[in-house]
Amino acid sequence: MTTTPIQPTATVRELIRDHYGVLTQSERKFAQALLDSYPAAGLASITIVAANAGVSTPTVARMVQKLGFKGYPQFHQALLKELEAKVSGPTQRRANWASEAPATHHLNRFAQAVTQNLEQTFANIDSDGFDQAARDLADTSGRLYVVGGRITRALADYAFTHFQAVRERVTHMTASSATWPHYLLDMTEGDTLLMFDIRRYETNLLRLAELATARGVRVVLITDQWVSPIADLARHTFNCWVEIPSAWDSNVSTMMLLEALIAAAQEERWPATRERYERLDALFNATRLFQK
Amino acid sequence: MTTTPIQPTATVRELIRDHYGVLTQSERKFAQALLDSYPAAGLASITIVAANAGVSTPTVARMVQKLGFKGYPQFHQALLKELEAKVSGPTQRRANWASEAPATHHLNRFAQAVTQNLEQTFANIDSDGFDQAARDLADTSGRLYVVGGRITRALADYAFTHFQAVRERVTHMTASSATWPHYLLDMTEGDTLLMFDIRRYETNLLRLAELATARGVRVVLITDQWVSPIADLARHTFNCWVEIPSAWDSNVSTMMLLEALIAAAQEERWPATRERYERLDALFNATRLFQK
DNA sequence: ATATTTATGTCAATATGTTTTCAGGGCGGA
DNA sequence: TCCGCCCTGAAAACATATTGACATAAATAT
Repeated sequence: MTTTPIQPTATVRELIRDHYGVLTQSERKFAQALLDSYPAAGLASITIVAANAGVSTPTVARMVQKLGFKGYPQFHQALLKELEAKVSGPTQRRANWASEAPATHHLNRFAQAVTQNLEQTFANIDSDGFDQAARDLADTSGRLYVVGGRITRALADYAFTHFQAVRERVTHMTASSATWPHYLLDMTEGDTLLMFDIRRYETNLLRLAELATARGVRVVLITDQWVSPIADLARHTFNCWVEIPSAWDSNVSTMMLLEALIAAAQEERWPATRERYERLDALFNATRLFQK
Repeated sequence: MTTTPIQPTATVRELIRDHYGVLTQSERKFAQALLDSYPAAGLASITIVAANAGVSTPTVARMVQKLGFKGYPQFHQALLKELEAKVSGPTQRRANWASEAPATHHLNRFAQAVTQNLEQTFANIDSDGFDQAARDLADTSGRLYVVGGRITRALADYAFTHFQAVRERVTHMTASSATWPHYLLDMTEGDTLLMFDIRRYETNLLRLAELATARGVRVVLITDQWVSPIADLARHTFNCWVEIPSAWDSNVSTMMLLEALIAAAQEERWPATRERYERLDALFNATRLFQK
């Protein structure tokens, strides 16, 4: 009997090596097959795994017990855990930011939540869709309208300020929905509407999206992880993870996505934008002279 | 109406995103749970996985069929394949943001810059100063004024919206400096002024800071890594790292810091804030009734 | 307010996966 | 060559996972 006090952290690979001496011929055959394409060869059901290695199921079952597992399911789990750890490795390292604040400080919990949100948000961006959306936002053959909700109004404003520097023909639709019909009146096919809709989703915005798409306007939607109903109408939808330990939702990830889109749109029409920036700068300098 | 010809290479994550519209409420619940700890939350048996997400097994089964899998086992397999591919794929993906975007894609460079900015910003926060600033911002014995510059106006607006929910006596000083004297008129000792000043620093804001501090107002300054001249006058200064690969500065870290401050201020006066939130909510519901 | 549709969970059946039992067979030793 | 041990896989027994049918609950429209 093998009284092998294996550390709980031992990998299956190590377990096999340590127990290789007590394995029988066909058990070794399976062990080799597993090590050959590790850990893929151990991830399916015992039946399949055994067949692939050219041995019988009882052989596998007996072997994993020799390795110290109660049964095949436990062995299977162990392999999965290893695989997972391998993938999630670097992420966890970054979770603890370098700061003198104690780990329990509000700031740390906050930072961790924000990091997660950014990761999730980023992982859910479809890069092709992103590129297309950037192209739509940069397309000056049509107008660009920007609109936000109660909270996201500020983001829409930010978007407006920057897009105005990137391109001409940009309009910020103010939050007061009473004035929206005026804008709608002039919307035509080829125009783009950048919308922000974070929960709690606003009926006004949905109506606006309906009317705009009916007029052939392309909608680019920035929403949260629970997805605004506008998504059904939008040409491009981006989901931002927004949960933080507080009574309201974070817009850090929203901001990141927005800035990424602005940056991409800027790149899209670089020579023109560069010229705009220079002219804008000159104008600011002129204004500054007045103030002095 | 799911005639969605998904490429065979689509990840489960993408499948979820693409089919999110047709998912029901509890299916979404499971989808979120899966995305939350992806792909770990999908690797066990359907029974366990469903229980962890707080839904029934048929819900999960129905969902994976909506995603285009024949049954749960196929879904399970697909997740495994992904995980495997990730491990065996390009060794040590440096960027380690889990995204399908190629490493050279704009998005990846952007994400990396933002991450660095957040780290730097966070590392430079003095947690005691942070706590004090939060207390100042939450102190309702004086008024709270918020002001920003040309670009940061949007952030000031965001701050205003949230602080208004947290406490009473908040004022957003609009960007037009012509109106500032009116506000200055009423500022007294014990008031707090939250200022945003990112390069290029605005002379207007410096003048405002001078006049305000002369009246005994506490200034909380949010600036960039190169530090606005207002810092000399401010009681608390926070530096945000803002450089990204673009012609302008990023405000993602600024946003994070701002939100952290709001969250801390909220905590500072929790019972009162909670009551405010509830009243605000009730008011919104009342408004919503009008719209229907 | 009521009817209809849709979504959800409980339960049962079916299928699949896992373990145990057991008989045949290879191999070394006498 | 024969005996006995242990290895091995077939197949049965068992456990668990998966799916489908149905009833109830929720949402929506009338």
